[in-house]
Amino acid sequence: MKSVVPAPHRAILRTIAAIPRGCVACYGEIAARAGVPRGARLVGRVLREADPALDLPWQRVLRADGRIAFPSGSRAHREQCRRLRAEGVVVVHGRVDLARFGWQRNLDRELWSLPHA
DNA sequence: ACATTGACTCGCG
DNA sequence: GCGCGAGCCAATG
Repeated sequence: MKSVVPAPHRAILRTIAAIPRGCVACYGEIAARAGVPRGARLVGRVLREADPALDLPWQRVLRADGRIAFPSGSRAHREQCRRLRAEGVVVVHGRVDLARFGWQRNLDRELWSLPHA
């Protein structure tokens, strides 16, 4: 029987699992790398429904501006901060400097703004 | 088939 | 910095 899990979903899980320790990646970046252009929201959905037993490095996934996706003050926000710092990532006011800790830093821009001026 | 909802992103004010 | 609107796409009701 064929897998009940769609291919893009699996590709996204693999990509997240591949983010190096001490690095972070934004949702759109992960989607692009997984072969799902404009799939940022899908990445969020996949993470939310992912089986905790997979031990995904979910803390390494941030918004495009380097901020943690969860509302500051929330339980999840604090937990993500804690996990990131535990692996050496500097978090200031719920934010990470992508220029320093970003995984793919630039690929993003090429894929999202096509008209390209 | 239509409307709403999100761990999203971008541009503008 | 913050809020809004628009575009985006799969899941849900």
